[in-house]
Amino acid sequence: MEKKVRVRYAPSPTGYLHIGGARSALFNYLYAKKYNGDFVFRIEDTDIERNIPGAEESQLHDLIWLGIIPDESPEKPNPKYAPYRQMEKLDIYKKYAQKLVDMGVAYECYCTEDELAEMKEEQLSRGVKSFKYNRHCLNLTPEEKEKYKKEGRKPTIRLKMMENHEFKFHDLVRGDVSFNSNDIGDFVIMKSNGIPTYNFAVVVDDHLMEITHVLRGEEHLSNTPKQLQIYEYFGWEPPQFGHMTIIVNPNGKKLSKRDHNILQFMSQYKELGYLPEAIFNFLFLLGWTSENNQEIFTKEEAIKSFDPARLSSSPSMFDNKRLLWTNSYYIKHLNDEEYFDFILPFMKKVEFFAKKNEEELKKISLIFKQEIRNGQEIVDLLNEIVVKKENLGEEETAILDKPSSSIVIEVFKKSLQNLDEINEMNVKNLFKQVQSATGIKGKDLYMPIRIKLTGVMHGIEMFNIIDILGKEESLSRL
RNA sequence: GGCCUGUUGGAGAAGUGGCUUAACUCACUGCCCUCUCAAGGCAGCAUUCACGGGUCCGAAUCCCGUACAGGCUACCA
Repeated sequence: MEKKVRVRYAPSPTGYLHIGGARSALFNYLYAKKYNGDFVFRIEDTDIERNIPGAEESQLHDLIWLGIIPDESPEKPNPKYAPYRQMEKLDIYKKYAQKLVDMGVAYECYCTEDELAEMKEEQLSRGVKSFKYNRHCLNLTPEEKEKYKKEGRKPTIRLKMMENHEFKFHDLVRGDVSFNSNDIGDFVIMKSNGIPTYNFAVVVDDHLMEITHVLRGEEHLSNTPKQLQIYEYFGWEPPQFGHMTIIVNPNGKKLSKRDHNILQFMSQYKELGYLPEAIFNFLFLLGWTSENNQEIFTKEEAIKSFDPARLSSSPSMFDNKRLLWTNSYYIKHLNDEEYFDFILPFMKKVEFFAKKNEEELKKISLIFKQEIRNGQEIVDLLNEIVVKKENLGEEETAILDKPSSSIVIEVFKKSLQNLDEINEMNVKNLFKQVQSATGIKGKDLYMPIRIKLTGVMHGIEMFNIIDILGKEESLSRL
């Protein structure tokens, strides 16, 4: 029987869910679901210095919000594979590290940070081609170890790399890749504080959790041979790897958490009124294309068509305009009920609408359904109408100064006063009346009124403006 | 420095030796619609695939070199 597909997303809780993380979770999820497998959410919290509170919850919940729902996680453990946080299974790593030491393929290293730095510098000055750990501690006698311990040194455990060994693997994204073990130094698998390093912990976890496929960022490509060495020593079957490209910012640089040009975190997009389905779709097409040029995918369609071999191997730039377009597409295709539920919290941000009843709000919200690209935009558009603009621009002032404008405004105001019901038909007729009464039409007719009402020369249909403001407020502005 | 990846219009990209005078989508530009903005409709937007060589009747596609970008080279993940 085929092994059940199991994939994972394993963030370190050092920050909230960001675009890159969400994307790699997304592709893993798609792969799992395509092959009826499990998607596991696991926490790699071995960098105890950098962990921040709340990061794990945010990572998990933002993922769920996106529709990337883990089958297993710290909140939903499968007893067979738990625990899902690395810091909760330190004894397990210790046991496996000891096993490697007993096998003679790992050894205690008592070198200090300073000594290591010195060694590196020394190698560099000699002009060595590729520097790596000089194996100073490889064959320490028990006496020497004792001496170091007395000095208060705490050892790390390093893995001994094989001599001149080719690590070959077939990358799901890049095809055949190979590395030579001679280029890689003996690396630390257990830190002196008894916590495993990333490269060691992933291997143990992936094996114990029976992970079959690993889709991860390209930054891990060079880590793969190290991990393969561990698999080889244990005699474990490694998962299939696929290395996806990173996402770069508009300057072509890797997205860094400190980059403020672009929003990094899912929660920020959520707050600005992006739909999870839109982000899902956008992320899906960032570095992946379908065979048939399809641009809009439901989750089910994405699952069905996903193929890691079609993942791009060159970096993708994050294009905010494209996200905006995708989001606007999804907003337009919401049904009116869904749309209203989505947009209501944003409308409520505008004070003017706080007291209005739902029926009214719903009607108004619909005016903007074709207009907005995210939730925040309706706030801006509504404010533009509702908040009276005090200082007019030059162009606007010039229009109001035209002789015809005062006539239009005068006549329009009178007719509006006499209007008993504001509806689309009535307002249209109103303009017709003003037109025949004054002989003024087109721009000269509409613009003065528009400017009087909102202070700007653009915006939604005039009837809607008057409707939103109400007769009283409209009259007072004219 | 070493090792490993990558490089097709402003962006995502299709393309796997002849059907490519390089698809599709976003952006951009113009036109139509229209009081205006948006939406929508239509049209335009790479004689060329980082550069230089080579193989071939034929190359964006294969080979070599160069340049540039990124990753790893941590007791970070």
